[in-house]
Amino acid sequence: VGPQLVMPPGKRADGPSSGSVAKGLSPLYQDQLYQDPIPGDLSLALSASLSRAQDEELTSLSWLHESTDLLTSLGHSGLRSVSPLQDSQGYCESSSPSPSNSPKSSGISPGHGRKPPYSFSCLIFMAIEDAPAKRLPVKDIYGWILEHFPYFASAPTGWKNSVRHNLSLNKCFKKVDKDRSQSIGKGSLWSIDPEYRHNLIQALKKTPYQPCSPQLPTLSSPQQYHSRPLWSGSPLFRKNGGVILQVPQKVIQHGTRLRTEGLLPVIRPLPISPLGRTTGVRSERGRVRIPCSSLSRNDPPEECSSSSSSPHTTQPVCIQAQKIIRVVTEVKKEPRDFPLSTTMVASEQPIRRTNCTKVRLLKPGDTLPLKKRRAEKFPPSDNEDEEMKEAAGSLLHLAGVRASQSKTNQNTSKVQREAEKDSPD
DNA sequence: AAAGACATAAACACGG
DNA sequence: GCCGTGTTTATGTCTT
Repeated sequence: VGPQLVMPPGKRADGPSSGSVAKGLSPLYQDQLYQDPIPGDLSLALSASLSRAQDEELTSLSWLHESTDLLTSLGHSGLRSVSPLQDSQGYCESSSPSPSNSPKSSGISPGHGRKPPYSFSCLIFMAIEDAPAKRLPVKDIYGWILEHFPYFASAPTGWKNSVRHNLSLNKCFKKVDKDRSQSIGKGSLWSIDPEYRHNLIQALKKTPYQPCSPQLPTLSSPQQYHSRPLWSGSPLFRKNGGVILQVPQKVIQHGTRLRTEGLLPVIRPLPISPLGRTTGVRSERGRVRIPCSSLSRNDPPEECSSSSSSPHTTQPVCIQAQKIIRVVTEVKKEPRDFPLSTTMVASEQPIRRTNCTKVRLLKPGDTLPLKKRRAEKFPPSDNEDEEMKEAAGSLLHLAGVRASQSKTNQNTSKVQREAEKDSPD
C-alpha cells in the first residue's frame, strides 16, 4: 500500500514521461488566448506584478498570490461571472447538485452546500503553517479549519476523520515527538515534512483561486482595489491589511500601450501546460472542476455569463487570467513543474491504493508500520536541492518569515527522525 | 479505459 | 468505559 502523496496536477505517480506535462497549450487555450484578447489593464497589471516580483525578488508563491489578487481586482466583471458557483467568502457551491447514488456520499455534503476549494492536505498545510511553531496537535488543526472555514462547523464530523486520515496517510505530514513537559493532552504534534513541503506548495498554488467578492470595485476606481487573498490567514493578507496591490492608472495606460505594441509576452502561448487538474472550482464532493472553460464547451452559456454587463465576453477573461498566471508563473520560476527528487519519490510508487486494495501485494517489510516502510522505501537524499530551498523560502515568505531568519531542521531527514524515535537511548 | 488523486466511511488499537 | 487520536482498509467519484 503506497502512501498518499500530494501530487501536482498533470503528474502521474508512474513518472513524468506518462504525464501530461510539457505538451503545450491545448488547442482550446490557444484559441482563447488568440481570439479573446485580454483587456489591456488586465494584462498590464499582470505584467506589472511580474516586474515587481522580479525587482523585489519575490518568491514564486507570493508573486502568484499577489498576481491572482490583482487579476481579481482588475478583472472584476469577468471574475464575477464565476459567482454562481461561489459565495462572497470564496467558498464553492456544488456545481452538480444531483446527489450521489453512493451510500457513502453522506459525508461532507451537508445542506449548507458550500465547501472550501482546498483539499484536506492543503487545509492541514495551511493550518500548520499558520501556527507560530509550525506544528499543531490535531485538535488545533480542527480548530484552525473551523475558524477559517465555517463550512465545517455545520458539516458532519466525518471531516475530522478525513483530517486524521490525511495526517496519517499523507507523507507530507509527520508527527513531532511531543515534549513531555507539554501538556497538550492526547495525541502528537503534527508538522510539515520539509521533504514534501514543495508538494504542498504545488498543490496550494494550483488550487483554484476563488475571488468573487460581490462588492468588487470597478475599474474606474483603482484605488479601491481590494480582494480576498488566497486564504484569509495568510500573513501576506494580514501584512497588507487585505489590500494586496495597487497599480496606478498611469502604469495601466502604459501597459496597455505596451500590450498593443506586442511588447508584453503574457498573451503569447507557451510550450507548457498551464493548467492542472485543480483548475476551477470544487464540485459537491470536493472535486475540482474547471468552471467556465468546460462550461463554455459543454454547458449552457448562462451558467457562466451571470449578470455581467461587460461588453467583453467576461467569462473567458477570468479563465484567461488563471491560465496566464500559471503560464507566467511556471515560466518564471519553474522550468520543471516538479522537482526531480520529488518526482522520483512519486514515480517509485508502483503500487497505489487503487490497485492494491483488493489484492494486496505483501512484500517482505510490509509487516512493519506504514511509516517505517515508507522510510525504508523512500530514503531521503542527503543534500537538499535548490528547489527544496526555493520551496522552503516560498513558504517562509508566505508565513511572513525571512528565510535567513529561520533555520528549519531540514537537515534532519525523516529516516533519522524515525531512527531516533525508535531508539530512545 | 486505465490510472491516479482525493474524499469518505468504518474498524480497530491505544492511551488518557 | 468513554473519548480522542492514530492507523489501516475499503470504496466511490472525478480527472487526466
